[in-house]
Amino acid sequence: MEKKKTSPNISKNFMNHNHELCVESSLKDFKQHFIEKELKLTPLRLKVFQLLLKDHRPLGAYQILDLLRKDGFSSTPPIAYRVLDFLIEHGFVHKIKKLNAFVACSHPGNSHSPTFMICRKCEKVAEINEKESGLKFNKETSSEFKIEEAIIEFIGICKNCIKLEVI
Amino acid sequence: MEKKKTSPNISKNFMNHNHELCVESSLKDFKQHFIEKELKLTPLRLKVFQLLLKDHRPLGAYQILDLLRKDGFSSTPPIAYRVLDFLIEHGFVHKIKKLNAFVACSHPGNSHSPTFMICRKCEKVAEINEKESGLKFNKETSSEFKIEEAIIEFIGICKNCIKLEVI
DNA sequence: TAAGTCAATGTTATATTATAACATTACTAC
DNA sequence: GTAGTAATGTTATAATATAACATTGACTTA
Ligand SMILES: [Zn+2]
Ligand SMILES: [Zn+2]
Ligand SMILES: [Zn+2]
Ligand SMILES: [Zn+2]
Repeated sequence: MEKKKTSPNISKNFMNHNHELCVESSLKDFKQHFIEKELKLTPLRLKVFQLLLKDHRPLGAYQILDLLRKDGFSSTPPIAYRVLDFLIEHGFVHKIKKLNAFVACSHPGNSHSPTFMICRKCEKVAEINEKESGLKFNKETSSEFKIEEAIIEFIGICKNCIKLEVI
Repeated sequence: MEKKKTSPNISKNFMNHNHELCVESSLKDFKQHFIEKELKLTPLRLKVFQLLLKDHRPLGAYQILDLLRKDGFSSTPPIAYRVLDFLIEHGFVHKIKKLNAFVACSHPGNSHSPTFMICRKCEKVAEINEKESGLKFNKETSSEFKIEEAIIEFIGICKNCIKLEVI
């Protein structure tokens, strides 16, 4: 049986989609990158990543701690922040500055400067890569300033929530 | 005596420039907008804005409070946050999410989604408008998501700090 | 296997950033 | 002058994040 290779869709996270498949695929990538990079996949790291995969909504550090507590993990602030730092450093998680919250990366394993779309209504987030976003800034600017990191977050309303508003 | 009208320069804030003129001009604009919009220019609002004009470096709320204290103003947190909220709401100040800090707006009076360049070495910040930044994102993306607000911050190293590093 | 080492996690305490809720002041309008 | 209102003052606390040190457990190596 051949797997369907769907083209990347900016709106996927906001719309109905096969989220089980979505999680499964992310998790597989996640584990694969740990193997390739010879990182240690501990229960805590796996658990935090799984929490972040739940529904494309970012989680705050203290929300994560609450969920860890329920699952019998230790749950003092450094636990969450350390694991998040690790996952961010290795490109598995991003922080959404607008929300002081964290999301699982959609293109894990590669360090990159992602662009986020944040729906203020359903609170879901989609990460889009440079090609999809079509974001460009002019050459002159680059010569004036050597960019090392970019924070790009668009806040607005998603296709699905627009549709619901119209009804 | 005729005033020189310099064209907007992305790097100005990072380089040597006539900062006295820079402050004077910003302050004049600031006051003018209060008159035009019939806002109340209180000593506190003026003071906070002046603090933010000092040297193109963002200030945290608690730094502002320390400076207010030194000048005999009340200095409990809500004082700073309320004035900052007011100044942000009316487009005189922006918050830099990367730094949890605040800067005076370079194009005050108009609500807009600015782009920031943040030098990690000298810690100065420059705001550039949409025309200067050359930032564009493709139409397809826009139809997928209705953008209402954009957070765009580039972190890197400025022209002046690059120069100093090379020496 | 015993001792050493190191990364990961656990724990306590505290720093930093931000807001809620209510009190007072001072200007305006009637 | 009294009432209404915007601004500021005050107290308390919420929310987010880090510092510093202790313990564990896996792996090394002698
Ligand atoms: Zn999904
Ligand atoms: Zn939505
Ligand atoms: Zn200047
Ligand atoms: Zn610099």
